[in-house]
Formats: sequence, structure tokens, C-alpha cells
Amino acid sequence: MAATVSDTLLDWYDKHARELPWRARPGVPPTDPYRVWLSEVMLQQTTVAAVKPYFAAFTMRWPDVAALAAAPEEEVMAAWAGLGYYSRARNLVKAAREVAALGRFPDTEAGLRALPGLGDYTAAAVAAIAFGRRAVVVDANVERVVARLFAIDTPLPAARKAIRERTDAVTPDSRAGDFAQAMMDLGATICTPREPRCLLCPLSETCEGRRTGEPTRFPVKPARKAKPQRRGTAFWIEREGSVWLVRREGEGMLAGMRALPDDGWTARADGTDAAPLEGPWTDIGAVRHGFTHADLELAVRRIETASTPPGEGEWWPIESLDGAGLPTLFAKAARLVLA
DNA sequence: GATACGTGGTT
DNA sequence: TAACCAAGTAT
Repeated sequence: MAATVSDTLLDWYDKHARELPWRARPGVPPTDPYRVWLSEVMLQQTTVAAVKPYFAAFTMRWPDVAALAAAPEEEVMAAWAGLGYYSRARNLVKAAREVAALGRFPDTEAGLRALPGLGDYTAAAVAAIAFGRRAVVVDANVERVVARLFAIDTPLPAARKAIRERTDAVTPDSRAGDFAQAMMDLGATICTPREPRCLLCPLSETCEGRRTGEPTRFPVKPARKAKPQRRGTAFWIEREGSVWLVRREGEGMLAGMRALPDDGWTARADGTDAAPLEGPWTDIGAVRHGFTHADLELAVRRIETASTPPGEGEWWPIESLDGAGLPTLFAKAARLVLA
């Protein structure tokens, strides 16, 4: 009888699993749910390389969920600065507080799914990896591997239903966490988007996508929309060695993060160019920054003043600006001013 | 289902 | 270099 997909893949994983800071050795259970959850949230739409230093910093500073639950949201947001998708940090604090109030992590997929910031993927991944539950874990790696394995040529996102069903069918009852991580490792290192290393793939013999001769045809993705180009202005207001920082409100772009005051640019519209103070302003230059759905050219203007701007904000010592937790866009603007 | 939401690495 | 892409979620 031929070996199953899961047996073959688990054998491969036992030999080739990546060693990652949040990962126990394959098959060895004592996996701290806090570390699994934290890493999974950080890894949402984010590369392993980008996550590593943040994971190290967070676990050093907040070693368990109780410590994170007790942290001021503002400090967690600042520590997240540079990692992107900042609603993750807001939800991270909320979830930590719910778990702390509960006294422990929910240990079922449904219980985890109810926490803020845990969607279908993350709830399944934590249930499987941290609690050994059988769960169907589907991320972009699994989508790609499964779409190729079964030559699913329905375009995304309509293909998700079939992909999920196929993934369910090959997910084993035991070691579901290792199986999920094996699928993701395979997708990240072998079954890559552009030049898959089919000669090294443990599943190549049964892969229907490979049999077609064009494995990279799967999964079929819709064409992308063009990104609009936006313009805006940020204002560097300096007084006695400090710069005026504001906190961005709401739940939109960079919400909750410290920032330079700006002219109200959004992903949908250019800024008004209106300054928070009377001039004279000095033009410093501009920085370019790409967001998911818009590219921004941000002009930077500077002024030295003795007065405090209207509205909420704080004078932040320039020498310790690194600790302010500015998102990358404003870190670039600050770098330009200080260069 | 479609859209909003960051950033840095890779090709 | 300009796309493309990454361990997605919320609305």
C-alpha cells in the first residue's frame, strides 16, 4: 500500500524541519501556547526573517501572557512599530487581557477563534500546534501546495472551498500541528511561488500539478489592481531638542501609532497641505513609501518654534526618537530630517 | 465577495 | 526595477 501524503510529509519534516525560535523540535509536545500564538500573529502576512527580532524582543520583555496583558497598549504598539498591520498589535493586547481574565488559553479551535485577531487560519494553527488538536490549517503556503498537488485550476479566491476540502482530506488525526508546519515549510522552501524545487519534493511523485508540466500555473490568481499614487506632507516641529509627536486615531491607516503631524493624506486622497502652525516652514525633501494599496510621496517640512501646536501631542526628545515607536513611514521622514 | 490594512525581502 | 509575495483578519 502506498504511503499517504501525511506520512510522507511527516517523514520529510522529521528530517528537514526549519529550526525556528518559536518552534519545538518535531514531535516534542511542550509547546507554550503563548509563544505559538504570539509567533502566529506576528507571522500573519509577514516573513519569518522580519518576525525573528520582534519575537525575541517581545518574549524577552513580556515572557508570558500575564505580562503582556498587564502592559499599556501604547507600549505594545511602540514595540510593534516597523512590523506593519498595526491592528494586530491592538488585538494582541485585547486577546492577552481576555486570556489573562480567563486564566488560561482556550484549548479548542472554536475557543481560540473567538479571541480578537485570531481568524480561521490562526485559530486552527494554534489549536493544532500548541494543543495537538486535529485542525485544518490553510495559509498561503498550504493553498499553493494543495492547489499544485491536486492541480486545482479554479481561480482564487473561489478555489478556497476546494482547497480546504482537499487539505482536510490529507490532514492526519495525529500530529496535525507538525503536519501543518510541514506543509508550510514545504511551501516556503520547496514548493515556492516561482521556481519550485520539484526534484527535492517528497510529494513530487503524486503531484498532479507537476504532471501537467507547469506546476507554477497553480494556484490561479486574479490580476492585481494598479496602486494609486498619493501625495501628502508631514511636519517636523522642533523645540529645544524635542519634536512634536501625535497619536493617530481611529482604526485606519497606522491607527494607534505615534506619528509626525500631517496634512490628512489617506490611501484614497491626497493631503490638503495645511500646516498645524503658521510658517515659515523649511522644505526638507520627500520620502517615498509603498503601502498595500497606495504609494505615497510624503513631503517633509520643518520649523523651529517656541509655541506648542494645538491639539493632543507630546514633545519627544530627538535623541531618543528610536524609542518612540514610529512606523516606518515616519521613521523615514525623521531620518530625512536628521540626515 | 471585496476592500482596507505595512513592510521588507526576492526575483 | 517593479512586481510579486509573506504562517491573514476584520468589516
